[in-house]
Amino acid sequence: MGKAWSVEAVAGRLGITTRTLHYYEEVGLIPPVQRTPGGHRMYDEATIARLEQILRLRDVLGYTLQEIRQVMDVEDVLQGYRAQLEAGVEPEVRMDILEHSIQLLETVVAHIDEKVERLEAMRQRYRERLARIEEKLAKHRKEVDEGE
Amino acid sequence: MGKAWSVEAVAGRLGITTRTLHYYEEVGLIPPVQRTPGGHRMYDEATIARLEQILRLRDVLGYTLQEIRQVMDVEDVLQGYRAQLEAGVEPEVRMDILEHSIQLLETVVAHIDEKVERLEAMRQRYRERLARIEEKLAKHRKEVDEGE
DNA sequence: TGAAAACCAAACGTCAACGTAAGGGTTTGT
DNA sequence: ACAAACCCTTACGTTGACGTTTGGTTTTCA
Repeated sequence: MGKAWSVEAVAGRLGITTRTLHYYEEVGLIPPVQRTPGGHRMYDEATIARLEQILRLRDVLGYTLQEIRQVMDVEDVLQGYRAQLEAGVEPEVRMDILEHSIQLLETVVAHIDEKVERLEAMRQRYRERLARIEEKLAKHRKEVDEGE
Repeated sequence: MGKAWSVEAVAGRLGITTRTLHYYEEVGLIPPVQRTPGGHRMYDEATIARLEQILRLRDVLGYTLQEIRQVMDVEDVLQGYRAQLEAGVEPEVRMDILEHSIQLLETVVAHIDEKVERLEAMRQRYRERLARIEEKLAKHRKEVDEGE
C-alpha cells in the first residue's frame, strides 16, 4: 500500500500551490485523483511523479500546458503499450508496439535537441561579443604597460 | 543615411504583427521610434537588430517580457559604455568599463549555460528510457530469430 | 490629384494560467 | 468531543501579452 499525500503536502513537496494541483486535475493533465470517503484528495507516488514531469516540462522547456498535454498524451500511449506487453501479446504486435514507443520518445528527444541547438547558437553570439571585449581589454592593458 | 522601415515592413520582416511593435515600444522594450512629420513610425536597422534580439530571447529562451527587459537593460548599459569609450576617457576608467562589460556578458552566458544543462539532463532521462526500450526490442528480435 | 492603402492613438476584448474569496464539510490532535 | 487545521466546490478576479475595433490622419501611386 503506497503512502497517500494530501494536497498541501504535495504542494509543499513540489513547490507549487494547491490551486495549481486542482487546476491541473481540472484540465486533465493528471487523471482524477483518489479521494477519501469524505472527498479529500489523496495523491500517490505515481501521480506525484507525473506532476514532477509536468513541472519539468513547464519550467525547463517552458512549455505551455497545451504542449505539456501533448507530451503527456504520448506518455499515456506508452503506458498503454506497457500494459499490453504485460498482458502478453503476439510477438509481431509486441515488436510493433516497441518500435512505435521508440518513435514517440525519439520525437521528444528531437525537440529537446532543437532547443539545445538554438540555445547554443545564442550562447555563441554572446561568447563572441565577450571575446571581442576581452581582446580589447588585453590590448589596452599592454598599452598601459608599455606607455608608463 | 540608413534606410527607414515602416511598421508593416518591419512586422513582415520579423514575422510579427504591428500591434506587437507598438506594444514593445509602449512598454519600453525599444526606445521611442523616429517619426515622419505626419507621425508615422520609421524603424532604422539598429532598432530592428534590437527587436531581433528581443524576439530571440522570447522565442529561444522563452523569456517573459520582464526578463527580456532585464537583458536589454544590460545591453543599454553596455551601449552606454561604448559611447563613453568612443568619447575618450582616462585609461583606468576605460579598463573599469571593459571589465564591467565583461562581467555583465558573463552573467548572461551563465544563465544560458544553466538552461542548457537542465535541458541536457531532461534529454538524458528520455535517452535512458529509449535505451531500455531499444534493448528490449533487440532481445525480442533475437528471440524471434532463434525461436522460428 | 484623388482614392486606395497604410498609419495613428485610444480603448476595449481575449486567452492562458492560475489567484483569491466565500461558504461550508472533513480530519486530526488533545 | 470539539476546536483548529485542513479540505471541498464554485465562482469571480488578475496578469501578461498581445488581438481587435473605431474613427480619423497620412502616404502612396496611378
